Amino acid sequence: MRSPNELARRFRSEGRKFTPQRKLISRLVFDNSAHPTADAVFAAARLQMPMISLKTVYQVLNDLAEMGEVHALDLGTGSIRFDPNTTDHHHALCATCGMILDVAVAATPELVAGHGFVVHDVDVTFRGTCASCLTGAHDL
Amino acid sequence: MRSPNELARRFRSEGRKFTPQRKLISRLVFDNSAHPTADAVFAAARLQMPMISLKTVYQVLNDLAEMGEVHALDLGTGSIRFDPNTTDHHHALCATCGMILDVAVAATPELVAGHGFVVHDVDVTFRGTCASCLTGAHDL
DNA sequence: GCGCTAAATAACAAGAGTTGTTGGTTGGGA
DNA sequence: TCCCAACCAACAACTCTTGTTATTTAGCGC
Repeated sequence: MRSPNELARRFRSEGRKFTPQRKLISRLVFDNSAHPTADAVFAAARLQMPMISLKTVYQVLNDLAEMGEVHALDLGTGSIRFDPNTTDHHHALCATCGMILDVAVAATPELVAGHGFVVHDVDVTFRGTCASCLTGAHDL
Repeated sequence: MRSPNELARRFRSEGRKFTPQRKLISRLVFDNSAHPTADAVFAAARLQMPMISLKTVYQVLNDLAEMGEVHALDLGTGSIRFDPNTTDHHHALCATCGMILDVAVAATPELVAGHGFVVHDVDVTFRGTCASCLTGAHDL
């Protein structure tokens, strides 16, 4: 989902408006593979649209995430990063400089090492729904 | 590392003091396998020590994490959870109720399903040091 | 036991990141 | 073109966590 027209249609098909702010922010995040924070997007957006507010940036990024156009990542760095790569993949986070590397789903620490990255830890989180919530046991 | 004496020695061996607050908080977190937040530990601690401050709870939990006695988990729920299980394992997080399940390192979505847990997503994060930081390329 | 000193504590304030509120503005279907 | 819901900027507020500081205290040497 990339071209301005496609994007405009995508927004409108969900009853959302395609404003200049949305166009700018979308372009900035789609063209940035460094997994920027909301604040980084804000800084970039400001250069071209000085009056834009941080709230608007958050709003648009959350809308894009809701629409499935970007992924919101919380890697424990203190702020959420936004990833235009919505294909299934994992991440390698440098504890020193904060750089984030996209890695294939089948990656192992050994494969990640192929990028010159030394892995100290691997965090795996399964997200879903537990047995109690599935059966409605909480309501009993 | 469980008995009060062992714990006291552990603290003292690092030049830390073993205060009543530290004893209480340690006991509360070691006896709680539900991965409590700092606030949850605070609430429990208050019942037995009404004047204890939230800052102290954070301080002690961070100290315990530094000593390797507990693990600090950030699963993107908005607050850090503390895990007395320091063996190598992963986690399953229920998106509905927030419950956290410990799962074996070799677990796959199929194995997690054995607990009645329906997995929607698997997040994998490799933590370590990138090539640039290893070679000091940033300093060039 | 006793006193000393560094560590820990409680109270308070503040910091970062994110979201709520509001009143005026605007995109875009009719 | 008109109109209304969606949007925007400005501002305040919220949550989680950490910094500051004056006071207290654990635990060492004696």
